[in-house]
Amino acid sequence: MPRGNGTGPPWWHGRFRGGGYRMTIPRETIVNVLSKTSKHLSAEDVYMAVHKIHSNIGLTTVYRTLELLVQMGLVFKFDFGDGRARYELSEGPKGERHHHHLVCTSCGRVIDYTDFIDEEIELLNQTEKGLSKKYNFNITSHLIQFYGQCNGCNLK
Amino acid sequence: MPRGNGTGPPWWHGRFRGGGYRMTIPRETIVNVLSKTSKHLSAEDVYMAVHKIHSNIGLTTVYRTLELLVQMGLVFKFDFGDGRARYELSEGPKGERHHHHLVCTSCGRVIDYTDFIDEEIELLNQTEKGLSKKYNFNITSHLIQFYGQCNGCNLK
DNA sequence: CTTGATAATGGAAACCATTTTCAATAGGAG
DNA sequence: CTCCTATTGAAAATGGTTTCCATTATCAAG
Ligand SMILES: [Mn+2]
Ligand SMILES: [Mn+2]
Ligand SMILES: [Zn+2]
Ligand SMILES: [Zn+2]
Repeated sequence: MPRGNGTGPPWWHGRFRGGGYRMTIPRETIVNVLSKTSKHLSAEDVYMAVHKIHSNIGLTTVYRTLELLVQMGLVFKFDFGDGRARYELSEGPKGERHHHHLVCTSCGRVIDYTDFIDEEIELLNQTEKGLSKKYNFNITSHLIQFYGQCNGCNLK
Repeated sequence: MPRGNGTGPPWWHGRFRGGGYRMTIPRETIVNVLSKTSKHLSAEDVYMAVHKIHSNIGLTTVYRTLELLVQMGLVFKFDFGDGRARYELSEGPKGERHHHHLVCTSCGRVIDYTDFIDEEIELLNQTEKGLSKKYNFNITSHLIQFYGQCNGCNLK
């Protein structure tokens, strides 16, 4: 029978099952950790958070699961230049959450932004179309990051 | 006396001396290697090319020099997702050669493009201005890469 | 609810690009 | 030409990520 409260299985279960993957405690826990933060976590970060919940989950599994999630398109993997990969849930139940980044080269802070994406999308589409034709290149995604000094690092 | 032929000291000598750095064989050789290619070389690539000319130059020095060149602004350092940094001369005697990249996720090919940069610059400036104000963020540079399948990987 | 095939896991070891160490070398000002 | 010290190169260390492989757990089938 369906549960009395409104708590059905998390929306991402279907994504795993649909892909032919098993639903496991580590996977469940890792996605949960990612879905509860807006930060850009490293594999180690995820491991530590996950470890508080199930101390037996290994770092290897965290790496494997994150890679799987990236493959599935559920997670974005970024390199902000600090020598370790950063991971972030790519979508919620509602859909994609594509965005770009401001990276502070002083303190390493990373700011998500979607504000100016409308104007950007304009040029992006134009550019992608032009480049596709010019180089006969099938564009599937893009990476846009701005570097500089953040609020806190500016004034001082 | 100045040399009889038109071969003065390479234009980048001044950049080193001006920065208070010594002009050495390894540095000379490394910049030469970079200036003779339009490819995106890894440290290992540079090392191998340099090794053919002066077999005594070490990989460590290649890393150190590339880092110095990046610091000096003479070289761009990129991450195309293959686990190693890629380097490329940022300017010639004439000036900057800033550009963006198309990265083939199938074969790893990287295409430079400057063609559509005019339209891009428009939005880029707009976006940078908007973001700067909105987040009080001092933008100094940006990274733009498009991913997809190249010419060769497309048709097949 | 069992069972069984096999997908998934976790600890340890391996990988591998990059960095650090440190004694030897060489650039270039004086 | 000399001397100070920036620079170099070999070897070892680092540190994030992968690989190995024996053990465990998922879940379709009965
Ligand atoms: Mn983000
Ligand atoms: Mn390039
Ligand atoms: Zn900052
Ligand atoms: Zn290709």
